[in-house]
Amino acid sequence: MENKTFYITTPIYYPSDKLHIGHTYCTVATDAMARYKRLTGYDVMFLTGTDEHGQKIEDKAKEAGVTPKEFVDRIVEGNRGILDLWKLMNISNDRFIRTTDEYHVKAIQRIFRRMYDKGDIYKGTYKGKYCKPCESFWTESQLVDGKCPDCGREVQDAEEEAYFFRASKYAQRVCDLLTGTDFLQPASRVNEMVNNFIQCEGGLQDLCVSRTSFTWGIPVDFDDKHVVYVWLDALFNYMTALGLENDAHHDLDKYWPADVHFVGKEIVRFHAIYWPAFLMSLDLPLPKHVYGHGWLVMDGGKMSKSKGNVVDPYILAERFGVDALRFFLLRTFPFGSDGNFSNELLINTINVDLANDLGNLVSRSTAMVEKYFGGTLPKTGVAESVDDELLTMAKALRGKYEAQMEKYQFQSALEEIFKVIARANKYIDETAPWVLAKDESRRDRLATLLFNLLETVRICTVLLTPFIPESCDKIFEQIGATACERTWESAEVFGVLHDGVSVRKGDAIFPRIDAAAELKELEALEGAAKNVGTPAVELEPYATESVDFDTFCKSDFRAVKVKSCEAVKKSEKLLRFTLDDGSGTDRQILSGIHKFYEPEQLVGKTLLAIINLPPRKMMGLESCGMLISAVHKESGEEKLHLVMLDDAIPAGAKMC
RNA sequence: GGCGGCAUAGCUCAGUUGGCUAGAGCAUGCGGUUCAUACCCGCAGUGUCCCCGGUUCGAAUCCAGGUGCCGCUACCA
Repeated sequence: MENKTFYITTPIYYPSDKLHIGHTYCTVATDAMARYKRLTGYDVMFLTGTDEHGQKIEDKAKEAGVTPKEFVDRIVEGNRGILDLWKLMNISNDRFIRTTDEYHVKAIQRIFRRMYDKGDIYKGTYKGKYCKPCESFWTESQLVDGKCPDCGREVQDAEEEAYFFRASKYAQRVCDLLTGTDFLQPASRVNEMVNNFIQCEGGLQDLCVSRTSFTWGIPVDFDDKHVVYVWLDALFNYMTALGLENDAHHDLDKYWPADVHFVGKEIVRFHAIYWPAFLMSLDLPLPKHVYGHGWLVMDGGKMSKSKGNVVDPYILAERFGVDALRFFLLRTFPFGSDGNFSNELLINTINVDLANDLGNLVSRSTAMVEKYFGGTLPKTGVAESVDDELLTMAKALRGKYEAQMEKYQFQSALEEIFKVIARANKYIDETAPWVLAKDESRRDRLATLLFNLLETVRICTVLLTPFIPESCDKIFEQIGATACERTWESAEVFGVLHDGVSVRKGDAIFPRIDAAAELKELEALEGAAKNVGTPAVELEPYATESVDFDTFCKSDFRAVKVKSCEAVKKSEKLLRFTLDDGSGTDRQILSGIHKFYEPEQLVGKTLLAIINLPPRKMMGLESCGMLISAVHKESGEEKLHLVMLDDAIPAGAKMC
């Protein structure tokens, strides 16, 4: 009989930078699930990979002075790159896809063409409508009575063409999928998607699926000015990796549809709306589930480079051990919602659960078998009522664990295991084997209770295998479990360990960590890594194209004095300036710099502005020109300074 | 601004469709034990369940409003 199959994926990560603990979290969770399914007898396909196209990578490569491919190669395949990280973390993926892989590129081109031939991708115009006098693009929804919202004049189709995916056609089916099935989990994410994107004003908009503004992408093979939008490119990885529209792989029939895509909550939108819609367009089966997991946050905020709170998984894994890190991530946080990461919590969890409870249980159990029986334990079977509770719990454990694992509740599954481990520690106290050991007539009873301990450890270890595989092998070694005593089937039976099992107490599997000392060192290490990772001062790339003198001269730069300045209501970033430009009439300019300046501090300042840009409306207010600022990055954080002129310069003085 | 989510002990989190005196682990204090990795076992506390109304015999849970935090989205020429 053919095995049941299970296909699970991580998102394909965007290699514009090194991966952090958040990516590791998702991949470790997927790995645990994949290993669990293998343990229970499934034929598993576990896919991960990288999403390598797009503007950001093109820009980053340019900054670094290398080609985009060279840039991503270094991050993916380079020293301590993504492949190295997954190897270090003991990730058991069966396949790794890069969207720059030749077979994927070709497949995407064919898929794009199929959707085009079907009429679900059509050629349109990017921002919809163009108002010539205002030189502005508008989308349909921005138009007022079909006319330019600025000047009320007729608009025409924009010149910039693009391909669109007819998402609107599938809106109802996607909506039914989200609201009528358990496709998207946890269910709390359903409302967010439906209200935000489907039942919103204007309904689900068609999605622009090509770009002409950059070139680092998969070319549309029948219109090579265009590259395929990264999300269309990226989402299909889940199927091209199995052989959709290519000959590199041949597993589509076997594994598709996917059982679950694990994704971060920030990309739920693409997986829950556009991905099903794309598949509907091609009449392909939909994945069974999309699970949007939470984030690891630090002090309530998302991890980001600019906040300087990115945690490097390399440092943690090398310091505390891969399994300790894997365990911590899945034991501490509920998978569906955000979790608060801290080094203290990490060390504490390792010490308490792994060192004190599990590690020490293995250690004391094997030590007693060595001490009292020379390492070889006879199977005697002198039961007492004090054994009952432990045995009952150990027998029931697999069922409870399975129920949680099937819901992806890793935290709860581990909780169940550790309840049994705690019970075993208590059992030692209750039975006091060191007292029995002094009484030669109780030798058989002593053997039985030690056997019970080894059995309990064995069952727990089988179930821990998906989480901490290497450590479990060591524990099996120490308690003398043979191959058939490490199986899923053996985990629901108490008493399978063979007669005369020989234990071998080895080194501590999870050494205790000196928290105070370790925290100090970690802080120093992470500080150092941060400084290496991001240069103190980062500048915008220098222009390679030259501008001709005449064009430059058309720009009218003037000194302007700030008469008043206020925050624009309902806007986070905009400041509204009333400026004296020397003309006698006030000039209004809006600038998105509230993050950097409070309005009060700018009144009376002499600034630099370009005043002959076409006026533009923002948040309903007109902006006539632009204030000039100096921008750079400092330790990864964006900095902005308005150019301030000497107050002796009169308003309206021309810069040339 | 629009949409959504979250708020429970000092910390990390459980609390099914309303139902005992609101829980667990960690941390803290006290006691026990010596097989073990200064570990393990027992006992002891502590709560404005964010605030304010409402529905109900009964609300941490349901409803309306508010506050705070977070995300998506728009805007940031």
